[in-house]
Amino acid sequence: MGLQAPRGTRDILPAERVYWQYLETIARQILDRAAYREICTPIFEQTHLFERGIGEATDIVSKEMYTFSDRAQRSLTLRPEGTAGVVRAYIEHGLHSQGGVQRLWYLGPMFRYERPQSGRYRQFHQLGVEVLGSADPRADAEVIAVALDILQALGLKELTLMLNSVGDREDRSEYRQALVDYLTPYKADLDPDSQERLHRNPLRILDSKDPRTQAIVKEAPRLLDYLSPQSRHHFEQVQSLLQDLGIRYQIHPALVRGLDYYTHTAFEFQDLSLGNEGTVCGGGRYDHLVEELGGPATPAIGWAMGLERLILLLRDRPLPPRDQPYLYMVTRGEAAERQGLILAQQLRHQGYTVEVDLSGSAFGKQVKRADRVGATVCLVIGESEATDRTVQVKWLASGEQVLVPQQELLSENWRSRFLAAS
RNA sequence: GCGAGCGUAGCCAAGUGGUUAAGGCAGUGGAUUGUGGUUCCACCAUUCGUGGGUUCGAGUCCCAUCGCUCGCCCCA
Repeated sequence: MGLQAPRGTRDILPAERVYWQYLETIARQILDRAAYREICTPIFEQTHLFERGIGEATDIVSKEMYTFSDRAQRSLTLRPEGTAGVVRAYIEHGLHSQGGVQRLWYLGPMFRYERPQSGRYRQFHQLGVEVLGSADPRADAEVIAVALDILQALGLKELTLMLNSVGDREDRSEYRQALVDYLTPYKADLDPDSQERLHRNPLRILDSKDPRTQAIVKEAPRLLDYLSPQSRHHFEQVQSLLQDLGIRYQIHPALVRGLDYYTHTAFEFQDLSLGNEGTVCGGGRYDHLVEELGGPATPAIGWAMGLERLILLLRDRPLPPRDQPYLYMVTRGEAAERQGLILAQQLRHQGYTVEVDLSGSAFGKQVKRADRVGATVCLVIGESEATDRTVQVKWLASGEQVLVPQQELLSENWRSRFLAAS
């Protein structure tokens, strides 16, 4: 084999791309209705942005980034997630000065150097939203509701919403100390990864799947017990609003997300049918990130969805059928070929999809191809049609065929006739 | 980064040391030079991911390397 796509990357071929287009169409519609506006930020940023934003101790920053130097020796990094870039743009362009709340969404490739697995790639795609400028629990409920709308519109059924509060910075540092104090005597019994994390990033130990660690963690102090009255109130408000919206959730006290910037609300949507890589959307509140990156103090919340995983679930299902006629132009002979090309162009200007057969092969072969590409109607121009400027309209489903003047096809009443059975 | 399994055509594959690498799908051409989804015929891998080694002989054994899959880790 010669050249191949780099490890962890892949081509999305036309047959799969239609599912991506479907997903994007649905998501766009829902986001638009909720008044979110699209933003695009660069695929690479200064390395520093991610180090500061995501946290140097996180796995993402410490071992999964695609970092390189450009020709002027600037350290750049392919973005491993979307939030840092959006926040940077928010600050850089003074979006806060537009007043009010900014509701933004983005869609694009992200890059993490990880071991590829099903539903997990080194170049993968995320759809995400960020709501900047509101500390109101209604913002938390809203972003969760929008995520759920998208997932449900895509037809996901076995969804579970996991909810937690990681408190504010003060709550967390107090809890962190309590957790370290509790775990230190057991250090030797923890799995190696967790021992490593004990001082670097102890909250993540709660997530460990190692059975012995789990047993120890089970008796550990709970983060929810360390929430300040304000944090607790916010969390209760969010829950109450979710109930108002009829959104079911499970409190998951060990849910600690892998990025340092989260505060208060943390959540994940999981789809049980995906097994291990079942998290299909994850997010939370990050009330200090804007300030930490040099902007004005701005509370914010957001989430991201892993699109490869959604596509995995979508591909089992049939897509809605094409609602526009697909016309296939079959010609034979020079005059007919010329007329076919012109008529095809005119029909495209009317809004139809028209494919012109360029093979010059026998009518039979061309009609066969029309059938194979799923055309609804075959337009046939041969020598005799070319002479009197007519065209044979052949419905592929029924096989019926009528002879009409070429220009007649441009009239509006043909629009529905193309789609009719005959 | 760790553990395990696997790479034969566009796809699914048989082959497990003996001369010319089954078969199916898809594709191309023809039967049928003015009409498709059926049928029939022909063509379609100088080579088994790549490189090296063992052997009289390697798709088959060994080593390396690249890639894929599953689990851990991590995350969306």
